[in-house]
Amino acid sequence: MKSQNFNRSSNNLDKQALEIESIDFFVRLMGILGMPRSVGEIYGLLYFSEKPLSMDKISSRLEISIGSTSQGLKTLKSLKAIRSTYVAGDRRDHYLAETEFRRLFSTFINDEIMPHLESANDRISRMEDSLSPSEKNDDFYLVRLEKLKKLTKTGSRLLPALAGFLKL
Amino acid sequence: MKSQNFNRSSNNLDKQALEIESIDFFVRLMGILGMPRSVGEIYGLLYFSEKPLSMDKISSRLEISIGSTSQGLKTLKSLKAIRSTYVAGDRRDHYLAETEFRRLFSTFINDEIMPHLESANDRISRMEDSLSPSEKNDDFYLVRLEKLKKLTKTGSRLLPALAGFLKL
DNA sequence: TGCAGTTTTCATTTTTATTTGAAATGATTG
DNA sequence: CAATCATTTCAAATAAAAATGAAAACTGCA
Repeated sequence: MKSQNFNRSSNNLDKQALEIESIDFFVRLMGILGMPRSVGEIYGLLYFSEKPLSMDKISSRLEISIGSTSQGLKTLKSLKAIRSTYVAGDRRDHYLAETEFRRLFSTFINDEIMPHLESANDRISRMEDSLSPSEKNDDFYLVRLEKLKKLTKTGSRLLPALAGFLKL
Repeated sequence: MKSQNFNRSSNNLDKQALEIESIDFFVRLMGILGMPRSVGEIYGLLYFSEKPLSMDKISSRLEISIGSTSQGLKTLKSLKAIRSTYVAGDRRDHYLAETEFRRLFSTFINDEIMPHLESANDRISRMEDSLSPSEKNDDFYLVRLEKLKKLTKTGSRLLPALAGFLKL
């Protein structure tokens, strides 16, 4: 099932090697971002695919269930890492990799990190509220609270700016 | 076992509230970095502790096993997020939070992220090797490979610099 | 409208990660 | 140098995350 068409062109094996390295690459990259393996596999496959691929092509090429595939495509769509495209004469959706990593990271930061930073600020406020009068004059607590505030403030400035550096 | 000494000072409850918020804060922060809950709990507890704490104090305060505690302390030591300190008349090690987040992030980036970037370069080289002669002239592949290279290059410049911005 | 093809959803299963607990190892001191 | 206390290690248990598979929900065309 896997390596039919040996003779159609001279470089199917090479293409397969490229695909494997690409999948490997993106499985790890997505892994760093805390994404499940299937998400990296799908993106890695699409990244070097000239033609848009349908869900069941992806699913069968990667040998993962259509459930995982659907779920993974949904995640990638929400990250704006892929887009679907119309293919004439085919009712199915077809997907293409979006190759602007800037957008991917920026969406990731906005959706996955920033909400944490915002709730972190609430938590810091509650910490301040819970200080007793004596602690409010105690440098130990004040300095530590100050550091937490600086951390979240720097984070919420730096992280959104980060994707901007990826002029890819 | 948990809230003895109600009368020793007027603010034990406040202190406990602070501790809980701190643990909560760092469990989430460490979670973003892919660290297990216990690591966040330990750091969160130490962060607002004026006195250095022994392993079994930490373990009993957090109600986690000494195995987890030992493992978590090891992780935090390797991140340089805590340090151990000598306490007179006590045979046990005692731990203090290191409050320079810069160091923590910088160690994290160097130990957890940079190795991935390095192996990513090998993977990209293998991709180039696997291109057939016709693909070597195909913009589709060249452009995508170029983007991967820029991504890893930008990453390996930007990430180490990142911690430097945390002038905390 | 009904039907075949397609996709989504979600309870269940499988896999992976974390915690536990206890034995082994290591350290201090009497 | 033995005895006790402290810490590490690691196999087994538990918990958490991801994948599966099948039913439900769409979708467009005949």
